[in-house]
Amino acid sequence: MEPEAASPPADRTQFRSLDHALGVLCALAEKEDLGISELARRLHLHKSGVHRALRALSAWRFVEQLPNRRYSLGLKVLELGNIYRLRLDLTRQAEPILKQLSQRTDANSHLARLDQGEVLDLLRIEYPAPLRVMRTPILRRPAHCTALGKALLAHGPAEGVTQAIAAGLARMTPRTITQPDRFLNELARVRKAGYAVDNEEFYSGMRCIAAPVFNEQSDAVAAISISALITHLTTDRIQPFAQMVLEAARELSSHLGHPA
Amino acid sequence: MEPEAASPPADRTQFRSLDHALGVLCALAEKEDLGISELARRLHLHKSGVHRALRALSAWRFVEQLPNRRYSLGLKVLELGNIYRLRLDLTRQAEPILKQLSQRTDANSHLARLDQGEVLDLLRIEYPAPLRVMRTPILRRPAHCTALGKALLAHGPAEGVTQAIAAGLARMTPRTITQPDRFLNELARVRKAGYAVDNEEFYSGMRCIAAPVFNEQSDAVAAISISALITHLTTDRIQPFAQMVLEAARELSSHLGHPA
DNA sequence: GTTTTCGTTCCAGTTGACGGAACGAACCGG
DNA sequence: CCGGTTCGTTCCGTCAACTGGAACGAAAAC
Repeated sequence: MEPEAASPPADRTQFRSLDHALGVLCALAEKEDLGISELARRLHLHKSGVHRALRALSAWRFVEQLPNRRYSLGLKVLELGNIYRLRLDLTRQAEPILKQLSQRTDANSHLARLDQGEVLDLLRIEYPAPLRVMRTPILRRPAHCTALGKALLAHGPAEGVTQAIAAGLARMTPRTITQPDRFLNELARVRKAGYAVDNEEFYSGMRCIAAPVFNEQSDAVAAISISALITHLTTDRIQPFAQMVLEAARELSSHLGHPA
Repeated sequence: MEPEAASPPADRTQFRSLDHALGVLCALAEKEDLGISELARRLHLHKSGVHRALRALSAWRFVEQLPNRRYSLGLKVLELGNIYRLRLDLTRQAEPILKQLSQRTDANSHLARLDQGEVLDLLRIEYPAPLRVMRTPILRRPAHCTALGKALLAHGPAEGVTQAIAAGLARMTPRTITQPDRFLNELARVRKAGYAVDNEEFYSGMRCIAAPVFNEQSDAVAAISISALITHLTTDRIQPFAQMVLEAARELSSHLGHPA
């Protein structure tokens, strides 16, 4: 009962060795502190090939070898990630806005966008305490059962919605919306209200509120959300908090040049 | 007069194709919005090889192709960087401390560590305004002429110092310390004071103050600094601000388990 | 309009990656 | 304390696949 395989995005790039190496790198992103044998098992590769890839990757510091002789992501990925983040206006402008939003609502806040049909966190503010639930934080989630995903799908191109439905609205909790027609109704409601709510649809006990962020061309390039336990983000707080999320999203949109 | 070449960390990893691809990725980190021909020129490779590497890299979303047909870093590097940062206690604990330090001193603050003889920013707080001087921010700097580097070298293993001197104390400004004996004296003074000052030794008009951060085993694993224009970080403010930097560094050290 | 430079594709030669097997070291359970 | 297993690492022959030309249309520069 092994965790099995990493992520073949679209096999056969006709560049085997590079595909293998990038697969190794992504596998180390999914789980840290992995040995060569386990990596080879997950990726269906051979130990020697994985070893050679890791040797090159560690020479460039994309991975580092722990004293356990096991491997983990290296400093280079942090360096490149920081460069990407600082180059992107979106994340730079978003940081103080998210910070304030977290302070006002006493909740975690996120900036995310769609990537390959999933919601990918670009920035996350942990508040009040950086409570560490798990060792490897979840930065990528399904779109159909998260406030962020619903906000983005509702205000994005229709093909994103059809893809999400085609991919199957996987049930995550008893409250996950899994019927296509109910999902379309939900998106219509999100579009009307301007914000989306996730009522324990992804993780039981957790509630989220999200609103889309628009760029100059009025594309929904990202979304802002807050997330908290239902004991804190109670039903009577949904309305006022949603207004704060909307306000934050509007402020960021205007920074990006969104007209009015 | 081309910018010329990227960064061969230690050629001949005996994995040519992977080395080329990683070189391409790092070149895109140094400068964004590069075309295939320019990449090939910088890395002394052939267009077709660079093209193939970019095809695989973009399939995995490590790079993305701009509408200009040029290439840039992709979302995947941000995702991996965020994973690395959230896994590392150091950066998680440091963020609120840096934030407070920036607020108290009205200056930018940094968390950095040594990587391959250079200072590499792990975290940076831009304060008060995220003033954008240049498009691609400098996250990697020489150790010998920065407060962070001197703090880390002074409290780290002696071999780091000899390496720095052997690499040549390159002159960056008129105030850069370039003589080995004077540099050793400076490090001794840093060790004695507990903090390091960079008086326009890296960038004219800029002053920095840094103090080391120790882990459980009392290794100087990182350093905290503030940086500002000399018009703001005036000579009479060095003493009080240094105390605040020291306090921040001590707080982070204790969070890491450093005894007393 | 002309010329250069770009990104992309194709192809043959040969380099260098693949995938076994083998080695010593670390780790396990007894 | 000591077999037995599993680990990370190295070596090597084979042949898949990467390299590095040349060639193409398209875009940009002159």
